[in-house]
Amino acid sequence: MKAEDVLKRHGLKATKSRLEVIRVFLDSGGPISHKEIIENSMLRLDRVSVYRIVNAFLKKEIIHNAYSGGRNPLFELTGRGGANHCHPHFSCRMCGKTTCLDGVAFYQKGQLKKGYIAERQKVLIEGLCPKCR
Amino acid sequence: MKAEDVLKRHGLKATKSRLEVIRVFLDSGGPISHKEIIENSMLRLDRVSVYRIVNAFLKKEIIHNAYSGGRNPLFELTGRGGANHCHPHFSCRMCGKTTCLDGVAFYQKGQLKKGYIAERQKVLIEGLCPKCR
DNA sequence: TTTTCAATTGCAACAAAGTTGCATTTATGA
DNA sequence: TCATAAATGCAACTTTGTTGCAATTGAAAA
Ligand SMILES: [Mn+2]
Ligand SMILES: [Mn+2]
Ligand SMILES: [Zn+2]
Ligand SMILES: [Zn+2]
Repeated sequence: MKAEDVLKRHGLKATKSRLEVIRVFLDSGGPISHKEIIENSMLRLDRVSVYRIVNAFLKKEIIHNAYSGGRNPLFELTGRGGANHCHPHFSCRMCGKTTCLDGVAFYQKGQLKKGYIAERQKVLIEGLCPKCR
Repeated sequence: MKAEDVLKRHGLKATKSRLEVIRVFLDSGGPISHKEIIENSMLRLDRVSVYRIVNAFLKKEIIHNAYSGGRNPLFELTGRGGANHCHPHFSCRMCGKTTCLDGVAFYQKGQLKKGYIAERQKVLIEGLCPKCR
């Protein structure tokens, strides 16, 4: 499906900026930060607009927070290549790079105390990537 | 073991500020932020000093980042009540409160690509707490 | 196509979070 | 007690994120 249609289907205007942000996401090999969106964009995007675009996309679940474990949030397209919002990530403690992992780590019901409702889980494996080992 | 000895064993001076930060951690029911350390302290702690104390404790692994999923990092004592740095947490999407979960979630070796070395994992369950459901 | 108008953007100003340099204070061991 | 390295507090700064508002623009109606 075309990016323009994705936006329209969510009631968002298909602006140049938004289409470019989606292009940057599609182009990226993993979760990216606000700053990386700006740096990898061909358009000159205002910082504030990027924050607003990211927030709009989050609300519609076009993207989701990948929970990097680092100081800045990382985002990725939801549903891309089977990427739901519950897949695990790997973060290298040397180079700081975060990548997607295949498969689904499962939540164990037995661990939750009574009264709590689990809706989703975030799993992060920390360690060393092939380059840094 | 006394807090003073813990500090000295790591080669850190047992200052009033550091002992107070440890007291705040022991007093807390779960992972806490920089701001919460300051707010729950009986002493008047400078913001900068708290950042430096937290960083020193992190380096010595006296505390660790609990991977809250929220915008600010949360920290907790390492090894407290069997709390190693690999236990899962629960975060309520309504009230934002983060609590520790019992048990250990397992990392599945099969998911890691060749060349990657896993050292630890962070697991966060998101949902609703008993108060907010 | 042209007009219209709410949605979106960019800018300025602000707020919150985190860092750095340096002078002063303090814990520790001699 | 004294000397000294480590730690603290303060000021200034950077980075990250938010808000108000005027100008622009996409989309739908005329
Ligand atoms: Mn991913
Ligand atoms: Mn915990
Ligand atoms: Zn690496
Ligand atoms: Zn709650």
